[in-house]
Amino acid sequence: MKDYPDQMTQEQACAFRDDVLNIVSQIPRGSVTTYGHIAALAGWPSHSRMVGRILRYTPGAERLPCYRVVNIEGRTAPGWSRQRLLLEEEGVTFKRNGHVDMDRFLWTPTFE
DNA sequence: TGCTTGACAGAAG
DNA sequence: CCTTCTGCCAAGC
Repeated sequence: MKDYPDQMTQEQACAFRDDVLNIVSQIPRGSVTTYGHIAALAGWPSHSRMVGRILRYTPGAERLPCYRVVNIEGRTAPGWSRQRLLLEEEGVTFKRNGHVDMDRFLWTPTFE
């Protein structure tokens, strides 16, 4: 039973985008969070995919630490090898399988 | 209007 | 570990 609408209105999409960008800007240095957590906190639990879309296509997202967003398995974005380097510069370590060590570096976004 | 594409998630082989 | 599948949903064509 879903307690949220099935489809976004234009305004909701806008608010969602703003929330996503806002949350990303708050990820602490040296830690990461996931698309799913961000989507859930923004109020649209099933829109994790939209988070990635927003970070990739929204002009200005490059100024945010969007490299601190990985998927829930700790995998970095496909086709963006630099993301790993940026994270390692902050002290984030990777496991042998090439994924972020989520047990140590996952940060869960919360309301203020 | 219908089909395809992903910076996803999760499960399966 | 890797690939593939299903479910998901907005964007593109």
